[in-house]
Amino acid sequence: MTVASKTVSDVIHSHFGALTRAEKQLAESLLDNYPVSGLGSITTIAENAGVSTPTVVRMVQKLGFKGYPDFQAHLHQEVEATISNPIAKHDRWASNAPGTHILNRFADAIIGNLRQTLTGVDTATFDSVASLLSDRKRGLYFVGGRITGALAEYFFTHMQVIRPNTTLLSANSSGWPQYVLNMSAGDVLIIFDIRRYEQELVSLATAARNSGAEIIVFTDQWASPTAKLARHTFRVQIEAPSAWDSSVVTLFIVEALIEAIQNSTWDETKERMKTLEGLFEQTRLFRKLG
Amino acid sequence: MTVASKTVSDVIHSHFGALTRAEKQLAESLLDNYPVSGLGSITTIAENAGVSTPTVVRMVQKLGFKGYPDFQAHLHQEVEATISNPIAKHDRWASNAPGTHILNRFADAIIGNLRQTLTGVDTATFDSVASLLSDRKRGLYFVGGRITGALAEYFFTHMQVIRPNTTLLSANSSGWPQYVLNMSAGDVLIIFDIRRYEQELVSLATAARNSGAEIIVFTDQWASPTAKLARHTFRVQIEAPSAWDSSVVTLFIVEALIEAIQNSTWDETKERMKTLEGLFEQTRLFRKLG
DNA sequence: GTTGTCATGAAAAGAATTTTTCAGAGTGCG
DNA sequence: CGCACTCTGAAAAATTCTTTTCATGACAAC
Repeated sequence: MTVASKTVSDVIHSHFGALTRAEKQLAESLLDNYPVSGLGSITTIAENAGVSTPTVVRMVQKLGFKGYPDFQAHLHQEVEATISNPIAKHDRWASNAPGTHILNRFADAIIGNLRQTLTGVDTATFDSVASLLSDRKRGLYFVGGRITGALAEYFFTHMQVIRPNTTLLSANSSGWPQYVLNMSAGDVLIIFDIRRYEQELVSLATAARNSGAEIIVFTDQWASPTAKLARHTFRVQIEAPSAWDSSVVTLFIVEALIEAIQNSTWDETKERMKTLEGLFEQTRLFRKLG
Repeated sequence: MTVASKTVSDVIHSHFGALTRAEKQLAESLLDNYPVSGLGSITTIAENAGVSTPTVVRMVQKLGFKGYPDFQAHLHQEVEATISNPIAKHDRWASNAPGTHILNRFADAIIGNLRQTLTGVDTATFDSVASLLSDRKRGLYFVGGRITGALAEYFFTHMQVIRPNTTLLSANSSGWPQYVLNMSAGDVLIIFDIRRYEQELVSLATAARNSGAEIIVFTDQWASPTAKLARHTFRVQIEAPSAWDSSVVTLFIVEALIEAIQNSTWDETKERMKTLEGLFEQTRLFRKLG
């Protein structure tokens, strides 16, 4: 079939001479702003071209398509080909590693996760969260699940250096009520929860909200139930060629946030880091003396 | 109207938490290969997502559109905008955010780190480490510094599920000698140490080696002093557009190792995971009864 | 002037799509 | 365990789209 390899645009051009007045008018309209102009219904494009719908049907059949739906299907394929990323395949990573080695398969997956996650993250959300966590009047509370606890700890460790008034909730949920007791309105609870979601976190989030705390959730593409209670949610792609989920992209977001927060309050942070350096030095001396 | 300025993708993301299971499934399907996946009829996209057409209608209305045709009209506009603007399609992940936004600068840096690290990592080294850590006769000890402690914990948490005989060293170095006391020849000490290197880790590594332990080090491109004592070393690129170093690529290597190890002993691991599931279930029951 | 051919669109018929209704399945909660 | 609730898709109803039919008008040939 002639249509198979050629683009719709090509087909129109090659048949242009054989078209009647109204059909030429329609063809012009289609080629103008091609291929988007052909996305609508037959009624729409007929109106846009100032012709009747039977003219459209007659023309697409004359061009070799089975009918208007067939014509449109071809157009959709072309749009897809135009849009879908030309950078589809990146060059191989480790030159000395076979393409099937776990390192390379993992790298493929992670890059894909990163790309998909970033298209999904709203920069406005990111900026809001950054400024929320920069506000030193708000207390910060970090909590994670069995696996994600390490991420919560990582985030906490950095924030503890950058600003005061930060708390890491213990892994054991039995101690959580006491933390909630101390939360004031405006405090922020940062929750890490990826599948399989932990039921206790929902209770914690509910209680925290009742205390007037804002909630920020890092979760996966399927969204933890705690996300429904959250002010802001980061949905991260976590799938890897592994029996385990990947936390790499989540850590990426965390690190970017750390930088954004630190940057917005650099003057104060600088002082704190200096002081901290001094404290480390003293500790070392204590040990030597002791 | 809220929909006016935001993209359909944004709208989906911002409503994602409020979506039900089938709707999330549909949203995923739409966002996958967005926006082309939404060009067809309601029947088509419902089939592709594996949901019913009423679900599609309900979701688009929930998103704030008047109906499916309205939803699709917005999508068409976006396709048009994407196609007629060649810069927009250049890099999809950047299209959502200005090129200078911290998220994009971070992404660039991380991809660069990943590429550089992978060209530097020998797959033979990787495989040796994986088989070393798969050996259940060897005890495993994990330790990290102030910042990298979270990475050590992350690695440990996974390995603890996969195999017995794993230990996480406390953050406090004063307890370390007792761990060394328990090490036997052939045990493996996994050290995370990136700048600024912690002096105590060298003492620990030396003592461990004297006990006949093998040492594996995760460090940065400048190499921690403990690397000299190590059997295998992973030198990871850690530079980010930040005042802090990035642990993303280190975590990447850790996760790839976890998968490699788990894979090599899958039969045994499977049993352990089943048992673990059962234990979790019991814990839940205990709580309910208690 | 008549006749035949062709192009065109109005309108009807036919075929789909979209929306609504409704009942069953599942879930949470007391 | 039972109740209330929400979610979900099958099926019907409503709507819109696509195709066909057909009448009209333009134009060329005789």
